[in-house]
Formats: sequence, C-alpha cells, structure tokens
Amino acid sequence: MTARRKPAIIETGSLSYGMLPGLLGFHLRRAQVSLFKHFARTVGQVAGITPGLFGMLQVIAANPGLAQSRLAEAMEVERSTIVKVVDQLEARGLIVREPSAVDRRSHCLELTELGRAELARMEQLVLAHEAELAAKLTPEDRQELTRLLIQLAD
Amino acid sequence: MTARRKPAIIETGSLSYGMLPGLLGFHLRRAQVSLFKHFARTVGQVAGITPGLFGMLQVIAANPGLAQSRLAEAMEVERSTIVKVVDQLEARGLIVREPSAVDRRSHCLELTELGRAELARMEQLVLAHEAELAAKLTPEDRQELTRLLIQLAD
DNA sequence: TATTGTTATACTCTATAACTATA
DNA sequence: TATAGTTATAGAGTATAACAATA
Repeated sequence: MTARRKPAIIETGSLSYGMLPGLLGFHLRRAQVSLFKHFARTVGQVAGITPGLFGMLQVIAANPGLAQSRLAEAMEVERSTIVKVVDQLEARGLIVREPSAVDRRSHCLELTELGRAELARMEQLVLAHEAELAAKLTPEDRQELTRLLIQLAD
Repeated sequence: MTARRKPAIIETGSLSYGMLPGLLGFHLRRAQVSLFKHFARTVGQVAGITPGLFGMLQVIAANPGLAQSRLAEAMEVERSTIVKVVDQLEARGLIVREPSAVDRRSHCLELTELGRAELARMEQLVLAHEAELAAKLTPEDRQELTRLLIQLAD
C-alpha cells in the first residue's frame, strides 16, 4: 500500500456514512437486505417460506435421499442446526425422514407429494421475484453481476 | 413407499443445488458469507469488532452529535435495537452519550479520544481487508460490481 | 475411534409493545 | 399528541458440547 487515500463520502440527507460507501461489504449488505425484503413481500407472504428454507428444499429436491449431515455440509451450517429446519419442513408435510437402507444412523431426506407440489408453486413465485429484480439491470449486467459475485466468493 | 428408489447415489462433492445457481440472491448470499468470514479473520479477531459495529462507529464518527434515533434510521433498525449497541460501545469506552443542549429527551453520540484512536486502527485493518478482497477482481471489475450492487439495491 | 442425529444451552440480531420523560 | 430513550420479551438463526446408537 502507498499513501492513504481519502475515503469516498456520500451524503444521504444531512447524514454521512463515512468510509462505508467505499467498501464492497457495505453495498453487498444493502443489496442483500433489499433483495430479502423483496423476497419476503413476493414469495414469503404468499408461500410462507424464507430464502433459507427455500434453499434447503431446493437441495433436498435436487438430491433425493440426501442425509442430514450432507445437507448441513451443502448449506455450510452445523449438523445440529439442520435438525430444527428438517423438523419444520417435516411438520409442514413437505419432506419426510426415511431410514437409510445402508446405514442405520442415517436419515434420508425426501420430498413428499405435497412437498413437490408446494415447491413447484414456490419456484414460480421465486422466478417472478427474480424477474422483477433482474428488471433493474440489463441482461448483460445481470450476467456480469453473477460472474463478479462468484469471483468474489471464490 | 417401497416402489420409490434413489435415482442416484449422492457422493460428497457431486451435489446439485437445483435452481439456486440461477438466482442472484444465492450468489449475493455466498459472496456476503465469504466476505464476512474474511472480515472476522482479518479485522474481527484483531480489533474485536463486527461489520455491524464498525458501521455504527463510522456513522457516529462521520456525524458528531448524532441522536440515537437518527442512528437507528441511518442503519435501518428500530430505536430499541440501537440501545444495546450503544451500551456496548460506551462500555468499551469508544463513545459517550452526551445530553443534548436543545432537547432533554435526546442523547448525542460522540466518539471518545480512545474511540477515535481505536477507529483509526480499525480503519487500517478494514482497508487491508478490502484490498485483499479487491485483489480477486480487476480494478474495473470492482468498480463495476459496486455500480451493479447499488443499482440492484435501488 | 469416528460418525449421525439429537438435545440442551447460549449468544447475536432483530422486532413489538409498553413505559418515562420530555416536547 | 407525538417523540426519544429505555426495558422486557420473544423469535429467528447460529454455534458448542455432550449423548446414544451405529459404523
């Protein structure tokens, strides 16, 4: 690093955010909060689901017979954290825990018929939500944003 | 139940994320988690601060005499949520609540000398953290990413 | 010994509602 | 009536540690 640069400052009303507008994390968080609020309005209120739960359902649906520990690894959370999530989804009748045929410690997660139907409905809502978001960008910019986010996440 | 068989054995690593990779929110969240972990390692562990607390300090530093309610508005959280944050920062000797000269209901937030020194140290760590992140992108791509995130957040 | 699912516990972040002291 | 700060409380979301059953 060379000389200290003066941080960028933006004004919102009479209020300054200091050096925050010069940080990627600041804009990442703002975009995320905005997107989550939009998701809550357009998908959450209609289908009673959060981005996190929808993600879990997607991974379960895309990997039939997935063990809870594998799901935890995929979502990058602890095994113990998954338990209550699976409890919730099972209580709503969307998934079932099936005993594994090869390992009696394991529970294989599967979507129920209701789960498949509800997920299909959720997917339509999510696609509509995504389309509304994407409308803020050109198709090229949306592609570019995805590429840059993947690059940043490693 | 007996008729349903697993279509494929799921091995570690060969896991599908379904439609998630087609969603901006998925990539936004992954980038955010990656960035927060990097922040925790490079800034948090050294200076004992989180992105949220650092943001609060930045806004307080950039707006001397800010009332708690204005800070709450700036951070887009409830007044009641701010109380414990201010308690924490005050307990660490980084800020003080000063009685307002014009409104006896109001507390004006100010950095202490220690707060100014600590914040300057944090800022150096944050800039180093930012530089490491930015190294994953070309300077043009970093600029472009910021632009696209602002556009997405409205 | 190691792993799977589970429980108990705790900590963070956030919100709502009610209270007090002012305005 | 409305606002500023506070308190009490609750609900997600997450983590750690310990446990029984099984590998």
